Parts: sequence; structure tokens; C-alpha cells
Amino acid sequence: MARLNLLRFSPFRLNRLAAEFSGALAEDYARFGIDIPEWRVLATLGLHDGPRSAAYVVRCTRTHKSRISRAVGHLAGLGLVERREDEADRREIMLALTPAGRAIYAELVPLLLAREERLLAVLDPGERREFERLLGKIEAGLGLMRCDEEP
Amino acid sequence: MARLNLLRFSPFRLNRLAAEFSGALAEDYARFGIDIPEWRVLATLGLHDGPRSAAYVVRCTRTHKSRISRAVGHLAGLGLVERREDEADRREIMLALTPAGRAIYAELVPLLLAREERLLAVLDPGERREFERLLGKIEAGLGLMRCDEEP
DNA sequence: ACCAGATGGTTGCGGATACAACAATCACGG
DNA sequence: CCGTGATTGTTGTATCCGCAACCATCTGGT
Repeated sequence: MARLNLLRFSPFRLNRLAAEFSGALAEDYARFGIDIPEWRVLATLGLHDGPRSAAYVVRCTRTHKSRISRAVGHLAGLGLVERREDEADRREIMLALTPAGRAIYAELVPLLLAREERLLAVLDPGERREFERLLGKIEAGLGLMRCDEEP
Repeated sequence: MARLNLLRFSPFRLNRLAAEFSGALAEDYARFGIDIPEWRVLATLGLHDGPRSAAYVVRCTRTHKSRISRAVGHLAGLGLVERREDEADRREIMLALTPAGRAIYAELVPLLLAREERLLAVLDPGERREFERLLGKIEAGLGLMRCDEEP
């Protein structure tokens, strides 16, 4: 009978690895009272200078719009993100980091990059590049690449 | 100011990829009325011939024991798994697949392996091996490898 | 100009999850 | 032999998540 070793089954391994990575990062941004989807909003807004719509954040993070909506609500309550109606299209709500939000972003990014570095420290630079290349190839095969259809 | 592109950030990429893989596999076992943690229980019990304790399943799948407990409850309700008190240690409850459970396992495994194959189809055999080697190296670095402390 | 359909965003709700408290059992030291 | 602490598994509870329904607004065809 065909058998399947869960420990060598890629979907399980990716799930477990992703959970492990997420848990490690949570230690960093939990200190600021935010969680994963909220961090994703900060990261998306922090990468650009101008404001972006919520729909853009949804496309870019591949996160459900209800989750983004609630994350933005929380971030706005913390004074880290500002919502402003777009005058051209009054359905859209433009999101921008406040100075406080930008300060937290600037403080958080080096911590998270250092954390990533530690998680991948067992790979030498060549392996690291190869791992990222293979990730990209799998993503491309699944059609996960394009997000940045700039508005 | 240091910036961080979410799309090149390994924790985010792994999260996204794991979600994509899980979603793809869900199509397969949803047909049998089971979900991810329930499939993990089946997979753990199916890999061995004899029964295993719930604690063993917890260690092997790295899933929270309450999740395993409820998954086992559901599987028992479906008649796929049988619970039996261990006589030596009456705290432990030994779990075993019923004939129906083993039949579903046998039917499910080829489907899931084929699905994995399709998800990784963009990689040629060498890349596939290298990807799995790198996954293993990262797992080892995080201490995720040992689960199979055989009871 | 108008109406049908598409899009952006919020919210109610059912279901799932994790955390912690709990009961039952075992192991070990005195 | 007793009792303290650890281990196994279940359950209560508060929270989170996604689906879908919903409102508001825009677009395009006629």
C-alpha cells in the first residue's frame, strides 16, 4: 500500500516552517501591540512614499479584505495609519502611515530583517540565494508573483 | 531609511506558499469530509502499522493537543479512527485506523502525492531535490527534525 | 440620462483556534 | 504507603477568521 511520510511531505513542511517563522517574528511586533495582518499593512504602506488604497494592500499582501479592513481599523485606533477619502473615486479610501506609524516601521524593519537572518543562518550565501530562487520559481508556477500593478 | 519588500521577505513568502499549498490539498480531502488536522492524524496513524497515542500524534504533527483531540473526536464519529485505553498507562489513549480509515488513507495518499507533484512541477528533478535538501537544513537549524522518538 | 453590473470597503455571523483550567492517572521520594 | 508534581487528554471560553450580505460609488452601454 502506498504510504506517505508527513515529515517529507512538502505541504506539511511548508506549513510547519511558516508557522515557526511567524511565531519567531511575532515576538518582535507583539511589543508594539500589532499582529501579523497589521504588520503587513505597515509593510505595504512603508515600502512606498505616497498613500495607497486598501484594495492595493489587499492585492499586495494576498490577505482577505475583511482582515485588512479590521487591521486598518486597529492601526488607525493606535494612530499609526491615517484614512483619507480619495477625491477622484470616493469609494476608495487612501491609507498612509502617520509619523508615529513611520517611526514604528523604521524601528521594526531592522529587527525583522535580523530575525529573518537568524532563521536562515544555517544556509550559506549560495544556498540562501538558491533557496530564494526556487521559492520564486514555485511562486511563479502558481501565479503568485504579480501584485504590484501600480495604481 | 531601511525598507523591507514584503514580497522578498522569506516569512511572508513561506506563509503565502503554505496557504496556497494547503488550499490546493483541501480540495482533495474535503471530499471525504475531513480537514487539515484530521488529515494529519490519518497520515500519522497510516504511516505505522500499530496504534499510536494521541501524544505521539501531537509530537509528530506539531499540532496543538486540543486540535488533535477534537480532530480525533470527529474522526471517531466518522468511524475512521478507533480509541482504546492503553492498559499499561491508563492516561494514554491508543489510536488506530479502522478498516474504513485505512481505506480512505489508501485512497487519499495517491491523490495528495499527485497534488504535491503538480505544485512542484515547475522544478526539474535536480531543483526539486535541492529544494527539499534546503528545507531540511532550515528545519534542522530550527530543531524541527526529531519527532519520531518511537514509543 | 439611466440602469445594470462591477468595484471598494464594512460588518454580522457561524465556525474554528489557541490558551488555560481541569480531571484522571502515573512516577518518584521520603 | 502516601503525597507532591508531572503527564495525558478533554473541555470551557474568549478571540480570530473568512464567507457572504450589504451599502456606497463608479463604469459602460444604450
